[in-house]
Amino acid sequence: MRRVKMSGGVEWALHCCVVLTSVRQPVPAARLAELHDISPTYLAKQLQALSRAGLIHSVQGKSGGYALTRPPELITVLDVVDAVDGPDPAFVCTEIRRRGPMATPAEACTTPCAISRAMATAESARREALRAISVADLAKDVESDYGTGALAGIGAWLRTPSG
Amino acid sequence: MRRVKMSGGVEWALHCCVVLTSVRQPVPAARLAELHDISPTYLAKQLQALSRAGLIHSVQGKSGGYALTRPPELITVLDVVDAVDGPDPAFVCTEIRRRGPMATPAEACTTPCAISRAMATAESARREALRAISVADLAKDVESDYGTGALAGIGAWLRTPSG
DNA sequence: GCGCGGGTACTCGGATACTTCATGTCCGAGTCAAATGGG
DNA sequence: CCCATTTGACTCGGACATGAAGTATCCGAGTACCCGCGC
Repeated sequence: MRRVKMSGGVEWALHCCVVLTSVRQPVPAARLAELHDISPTYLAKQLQALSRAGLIHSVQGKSGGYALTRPPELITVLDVVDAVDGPDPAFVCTEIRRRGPMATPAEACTTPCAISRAMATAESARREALRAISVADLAKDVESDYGTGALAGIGAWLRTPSG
Repeated sequence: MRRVKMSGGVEWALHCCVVLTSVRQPVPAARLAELHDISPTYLAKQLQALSRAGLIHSVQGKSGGYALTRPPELITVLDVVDAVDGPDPAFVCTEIRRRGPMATPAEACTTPCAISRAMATAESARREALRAISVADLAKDVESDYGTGALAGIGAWLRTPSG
């Protein structure tokens, strides 16, 4: 009834957003898939989700592909997660308090039940943590981890025709 | 590959824990299911999970059932969620950075990748929020919402034989 | 009246089908770039 | 030499199979209660 696992596509989408930081020109989905050695068609699905959410924009034609629509500082991890997994919260209240022989009357159900509020609080904390991190932050961390220029190298590889 | 939805059984399990606050004697799973008007057999599955986790203990025989093993102040919402949905985090890193033509060398992968860290931070925030709320807090909120004695009424109903 | 034994009915527990959703794949519509031919 | 046209190939986009996991269910093992019997 409610979601329990997080889509694996989120990881792919985030990695793609980070590497797209290093290029301005569009990159085909197939090339991104080759870079990560993952299923091209399935990655395409995730990129389409990002496109629908307005995080990346697609250009068709011979030298088309995907590119970020905004500077990476303005794209939060939460944006990506919501785009891929959907914005609906993992926990949805079934209002079982209004069922059964001891059901609480409808007039008393003006506010969400305590359990729903607890889960909402936790979900909110998670979302806030995700919102606090931008794709630019991730890129910065990557450079910090693997040395300055690591992303530039990836970008250069992305620009070269797939051969 | 990773979890995306949260098990619906979590809501049931939490409601059961809250109502079990109002009784000391064991309550059969079937009675709890009747109270909430939910599938008895499936609820039994969730209660078994709680039992395995040590949150509730089962007593068999004619007037058996389930009861809390500790005072509700010592049972956190996180305990229940972990028991039902499993303790594994929603996001698990696939280490795709170590794959493909631009794979980062294994020696550079001493720490989790930036994306994995970001998700871990968010997951940690969520877990912390869930850990901060105890079943006793939920019970208190319920009394505050529906009036003092609401839980006592449920407890009385639970004690009466199912007829 | 008291203690004991057997029967009974109720409980949980794990093993078993079914449905939904995430995963993975495919082919068609649209578009841009380049090549080509003419002016 | 420059430009319009045609061709071509490459791109995305949504619709279609597959598999795993959550959902829901059933039947068997175990145990406490209750009744009856004997002392």
